[in-house]
This record gives sequence, structure tokens and C-alpha cells, in this order.
Amino acid sequence: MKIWKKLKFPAQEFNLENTLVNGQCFNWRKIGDHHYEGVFSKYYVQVKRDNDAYVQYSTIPPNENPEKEQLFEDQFKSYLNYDANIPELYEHWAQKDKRFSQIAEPIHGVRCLRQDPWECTVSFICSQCNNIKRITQLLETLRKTVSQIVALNQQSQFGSEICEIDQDDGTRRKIYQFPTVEQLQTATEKQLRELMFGYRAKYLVAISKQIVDKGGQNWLESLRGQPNEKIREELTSLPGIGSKVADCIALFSLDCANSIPVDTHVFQIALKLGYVKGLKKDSSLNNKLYLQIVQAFRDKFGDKAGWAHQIMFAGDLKSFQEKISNSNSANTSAQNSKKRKIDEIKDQEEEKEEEEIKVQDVDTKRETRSKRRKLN
DNA sequence: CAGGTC
DNA sequence: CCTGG
Repeated sequence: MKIWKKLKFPAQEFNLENTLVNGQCFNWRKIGDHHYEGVFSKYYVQVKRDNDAYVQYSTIPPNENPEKEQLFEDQFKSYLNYDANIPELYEHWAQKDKRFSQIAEPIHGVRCLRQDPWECTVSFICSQCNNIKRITQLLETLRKTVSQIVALNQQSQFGSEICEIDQDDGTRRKIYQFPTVEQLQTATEKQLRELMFGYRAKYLVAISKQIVDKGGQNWLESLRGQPNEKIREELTSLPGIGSKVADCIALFSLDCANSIPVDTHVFQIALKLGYVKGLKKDSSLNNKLYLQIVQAFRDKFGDKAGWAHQIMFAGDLKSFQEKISNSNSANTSAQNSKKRKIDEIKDQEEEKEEEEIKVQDVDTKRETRSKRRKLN
């Protein structure tokens, strides 16, 4: 029998879908309408919303006394950056950039999470050339297997198993905590490769060792509050972490609300919105350009530019997914699904001429290369 | 060729 | 470079 706890949280402040599965974390899965499950800290958690004013959550194991319950609630609130006033920030950003409001309007309540830095690090190393579904699957397998390895090494039956839950098909599924730095270190590259981590396996093994040597979890957490540049330097010195992954870790787990992870996707958004100009046709995302885009977002949105950026990212992702699920006919879906929210905004607007030319230029190249929808 | 790194 | 769509 589940015990549901209420947490005051207006829908405009926190949208489950837009926050939990928008690509900033990979530990939540949708299990129903407005209903998600995930592994958080030492708990298996379900969160749902059936009311505009609050969300409800339930944990396994349950918290057996009010003190523990309060502790969990505080921890969960911290994870959700509970004190941040998201609607107010939306309004602020909308004023900074008129296109922001158009892009963000359909996706209210996106919150940037304050994740565990270690889990975040592993997650984004796995994210390289990968998609949300597979990353989520990979991390689930990681929790399970490392737990089993740990159990074997300790000659114990359990490892870091949390519980076992019933599934729809009648079978039971075990849930495991995310491995600690020390625990992951006990896995070999070979073992991880067998789990289909591919070339990311060697990064994980190497980075576990290096972080343990630096002081493990405590060292990672000690980065919080340090200057953005310092954090970036420390992280990129580790194997498997470049600019993009470092900025993800900084933004999603180390309190750097103005870090901007620029992946190829954000790169495209920046081109569309004219944040970078004067590029050659075949410009790739090199380091200089990366920094240029980061600066453009910061100039535009200010000290929490990273949060604003994540909303744009989520919005684009969402329309992308909707386009796919809405298209029944296979022959048109491949073309239409690629036409994202940002494109629509562009279509509606009268762009400045100089901007139009550049954007169009990039478009032409891209469309031709990947055989997309016809140009208007 | 992909939500990147060496 | 791993693996998958």
C-alpha cells in the first residue's frame, strides 16, 4: 500500500514531463499520465500530479517517522531547486528576448535540477553520441550490474538493492541505487563493454579512479560554489569530459546556472536565432565558436542563462517528439518530424534581412545534406 | 551519421 | 572510436 505525500507545487512552477524527461537527467521514466518513477538517492520514488496546486510523491522504502520524512522532503526540494520562482524567471527572459516567449510558451514549468554531481558526470559521459532512451537504459543496467559486482565482492546477497517491484506483465523488477565512485571503480572496462557502453567504458573506468584519487564524492561536491572557470578547468582535465559534458555537469549539478552546454543541437538553435553571425557555410562547432555561443546566451539572458537555455532545448525536444508521435504516415514523418519549433517561429516572423540571409544559408546546406523537407 | 572526446 | 537507427 503506497503512502502519498503532498508537496505544494503549482503546475506553472513544475511540469513533470517538461522537467523530468527533458534530457537533463536520465533516472526518471514515465509510467502513466502525469506519473513518473525514478531512482533518487537511496529511494525508489514515484511522483505524480493530479492537481494544479501540488504534486504527490511516494517512496520505497517509506520514511518511518516524521523526522526522516522531513529529511527526505528537504532533500527532494533541494533536488528540484524548490525555491526558484520559475514563472517569474520566464517572464524576465521573455522580456529579454521576444522569441523566448514564443518558444517557451507551450512548455511551462521547466526546472533545472540540482543533481548529484557523480551521477551527473557518469550520465553525461554516457550521453556522447547517444539518445535519451538508450542513455536511460544504459544507466539502469549500470545500477543493476555494479550492484551485483559489489555484492559478489562483498560476499553479500544484496549490494545496493533498494527493492523489488511488481510490473504489469506479472514479473518483478529489482531496483538499485546508483553506484558510488568507489563502487564503479570495481568494475572493469571489459565488464562495461559487455554492457554495451562501447568506447565510453574506458572513460568511466579511468574517471572513477581519478576522482577517487582526488577525494571522491566530497571532492566533486567541493566544486560547488567555486568560480565557473575553475570548475570547467577541473572537470575538463578528467578523461572523457570535454567542454560540453563539463558544462552539463556544472549546470545540472554544481550550481552553475549560467553554464551553457553547446551540443550540435543547441548549435542549431543558436544559428536559427541568429546568435552567431558571419559563419562560413561549413562551420563546425569548434572551441572558439562554442565560447561565442555561450557568450551570446549570457549576453541575452543574464546570470541564469543556462536555465533559459535548457527551456529552449526542452521546447525544441518536445515539439520534436510530438511531431514524431503525431505523424502516422511513415513517408512524411521523416521530413516533418525534423521541422522543429524553432523553424515554425522563424516562419512566422519577419526577420531582418541580414539575418534572414545567414539563416537561410545554413538551412539550405542542412536541408540538402540530410534530404529534409522542401524549403518554402 | 549521431545530444562528444582524445 | 562503440553501437544503433
